Amino acid sequence: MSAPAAEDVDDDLWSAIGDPTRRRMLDLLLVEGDGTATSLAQRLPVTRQAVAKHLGVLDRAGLVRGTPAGREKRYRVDDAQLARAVAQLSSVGAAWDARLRRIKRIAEAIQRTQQD
Amino acid sequence: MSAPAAEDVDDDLWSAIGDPTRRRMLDLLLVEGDGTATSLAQRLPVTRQAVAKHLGVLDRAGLVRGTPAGREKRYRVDDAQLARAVAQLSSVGAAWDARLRRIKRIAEAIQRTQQD
DNA sequence: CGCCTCCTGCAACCTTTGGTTGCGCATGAG
DNA sequence: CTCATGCGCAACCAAAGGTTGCAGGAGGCG
Repeated sequence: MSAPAAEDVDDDLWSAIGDPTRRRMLDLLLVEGDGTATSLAQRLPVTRQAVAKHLGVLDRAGLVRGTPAGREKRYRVDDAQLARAVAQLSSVGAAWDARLRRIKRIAEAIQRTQQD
Repeated sequence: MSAPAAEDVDDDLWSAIGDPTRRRMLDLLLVEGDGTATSLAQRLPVTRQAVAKHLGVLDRAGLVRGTPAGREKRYRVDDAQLARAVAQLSSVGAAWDARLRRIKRIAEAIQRTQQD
């Protein structure tokens, strides 16, 4: 018990997916299979350079991998690492959910004792 | 299908729980029931002022509520709003998970056709 | 009451990070 | 060969997380 998920979190991974722009980039890469800084920037409200920086962050976090292809550099999601990230999300969510439920149970118990 | 969960996300809520210090604060508040800026700062690696700022952010996001009690101000978690945040976490996680599974299915299908 | 202590709030400042513009360079297309 | 397209690097800006320092209000106690 007492898996304090929020303390086990890989902060690099979490902060990588914590940014809204990076989340949308991951979404796009998942949907389209792959993409370049330029192609992603076209469907995002930021410049190509901003996207490139984010790709660097995601790359260092291991969430994407880029391979040079001629004059462009195509990035694609690393499935395993994204799966790890998803696991951390649900881990934190489950921990909080469990604590909320516990609090609710206690509150109900108190109500019961007061009604006696 | 194609529910692009990452776009439905309430960015204020998400960015509130995106910060590691704020996540640990929520954890502490959940475990201990309530707390003040000073009491939280004692078990966190940051100063009281930093904690106070974070409490401000969490308050504006609706995740905590603070009530003055004499010379101190006690904060406690808003269960409903945290439940909403948990829902968003699992929503994004589920969306990515679904896409990962879909990719895996497609990959397997391709393998099968190639084996034929 | 008067003093002292503790907790809070406000302000100035530093550093990191997400974002921009501008430029130079390489590589594929005509 | 020439041109344009895509990339990387550098300078710069604003917002956010964090720190120190200081002034003020509520409680405890002689």
